[in-house]
Amino acid sequence: MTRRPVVTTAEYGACPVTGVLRRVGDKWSPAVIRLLAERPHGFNELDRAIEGISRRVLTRTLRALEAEGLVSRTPASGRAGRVEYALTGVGASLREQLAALGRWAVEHAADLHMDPPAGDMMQP
Amino acid sequence: MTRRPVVTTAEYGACPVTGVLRRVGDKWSPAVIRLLAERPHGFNELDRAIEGISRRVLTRTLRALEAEGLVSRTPASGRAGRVEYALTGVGASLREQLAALGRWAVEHAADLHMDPPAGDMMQP
DNA sequence: CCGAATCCAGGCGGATACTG
DNA sequence: CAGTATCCGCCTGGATTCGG
Repeated sequence: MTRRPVVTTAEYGACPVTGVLRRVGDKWSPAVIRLLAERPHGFNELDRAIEGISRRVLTRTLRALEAEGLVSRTPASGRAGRVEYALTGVGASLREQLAALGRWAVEHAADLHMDPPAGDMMQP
Repeated sequence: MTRRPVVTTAEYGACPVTGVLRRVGDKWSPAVIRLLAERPHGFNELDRAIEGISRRVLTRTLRALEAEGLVSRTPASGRAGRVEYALTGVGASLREQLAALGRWAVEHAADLHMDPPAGDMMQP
């Protein structure tokens, strides 16, 4: 009986920053969000665009983003078997925040012991 | 020989957002950063303030933040065995960004399927 | 007071193959 | 086209114990 060894969502809720960071701070969510910010994408379209991701992980990432309300999943009305992923309103809003964070990261790259990025992805 | 199964820092560097999120998006970094933003803290002081963290993880978190240049570690000149952790310039700068993200999270809490936080930690 | 050492569980991410 | 089904390694985070 170790009191409460697990950290619940409510506890994360006490620090909103931790909450959102734990949700979109995984390996591929930023890439997905960035792509969907350009325009809606299909599944395999995302799979091809995000080099290195596996379909399994892409599925999980999309499902998670969908559950959080950041991404919408709509089986296209035209062709059968076609699904379209897009950012929701909140998703687009969050993308702005992440872009701001990206700008900050680029500015302070030198102080951060992070390699200066060869190409900038978040500045369209 | 699976090509390069690991994602290097340089690859993350292609997306600055992913880079910074992967670094401060771990379980406890936001809490540490927030506390150090108030004032410098000692080790056990942090340990006591952050309910639920283990000393081992606190150590690792601090070392990581230190390696990234966000936190400074200075053995205090007064008492022996006393160490003081504080935010660096970049650390304080990042904290502002995270605070902004926190404000965003609180604003859009309803749309995010995140529990509305009972208390707000990031708004002093 | 500030850690390091050891051990351990769970989850994330990945490789591969198969399906409607 | 859009996923599922297995299987697996690694890394994060936690419990506990020991030391300067």
